[in-house]
Amino acid sequence: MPAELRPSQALRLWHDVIFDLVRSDQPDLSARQQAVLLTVYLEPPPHTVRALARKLDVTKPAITRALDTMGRLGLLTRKRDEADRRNVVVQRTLEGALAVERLGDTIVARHRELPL
Amino acid sequence: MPAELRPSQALRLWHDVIFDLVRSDQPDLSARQQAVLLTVYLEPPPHTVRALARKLDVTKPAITRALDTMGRLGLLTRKRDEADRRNVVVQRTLEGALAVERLGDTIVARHRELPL
DNA sequence: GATGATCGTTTCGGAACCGAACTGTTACGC
DNA sequence: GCGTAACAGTTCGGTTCCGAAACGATCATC
Repeated sequence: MPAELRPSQALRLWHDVIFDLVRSDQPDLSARQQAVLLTVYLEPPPHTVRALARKLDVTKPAITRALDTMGRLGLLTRKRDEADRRNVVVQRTLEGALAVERLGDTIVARHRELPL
Repeated sequence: MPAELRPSQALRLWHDVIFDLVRSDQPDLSARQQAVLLTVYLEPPPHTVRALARKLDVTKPAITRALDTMGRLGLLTRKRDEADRRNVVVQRTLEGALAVERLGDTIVARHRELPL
């Protein structure tokens, strides 16, 4: 636990990071898409469509669409599970990893700039 | 500046908060809508459509639509500026203030739970 | 090998959103 | 007064997203 954070500081941090996301020319992802992306990159694999849908409490087509969009953006890829060919496992990509890394850096930077 | 935050912790925090937002039954706002809402509630007034558009580097219709949606949700209201009747000033609402406050609490809570 | 369950995807009508261009209103310089 | 600039909102065609339902493919069971 890295020291306390006051609500006003928390909101300021959120605002500043969202602000950077909106202003950046990177395609802006919806909350759901961000949730999927970060889950894939932070939680241990494997990640299937069904598991993601249940975890985020959204419908399966919503996950499929999110994967479509982010796949088009090169942020992740899909691959048939050869062990059980009904499953599709979501895989990370270099580009996706870089995007996530950039987000992390943005948060850290904005956090560092928070006023007392 | 409330103590350093490592990139892995920053991403975990972002993931956890986004996760809560997606799972909550509250209407999920896009990044732009969040940016508008937080700007209105954190930055000193007055907030006009044009100023918000320029600040976030998006088009005016995008701001108008965001205000339509969030107005429908009761998160903020519009009012003609009587001094200069061309302007519309965005005003805060009780419900919006509560929503922002909830977000702040969520961030603080998730931050408190961060692993070392 | 037929049956039923479990995958991810597709389809469907409806809703929200996008930027460019335009409209109507108001303020200001001349 | 008159013309111009600035403002918010609206219109337009096209894109994206939504959940419910249906779909085909695959596995497990008997």
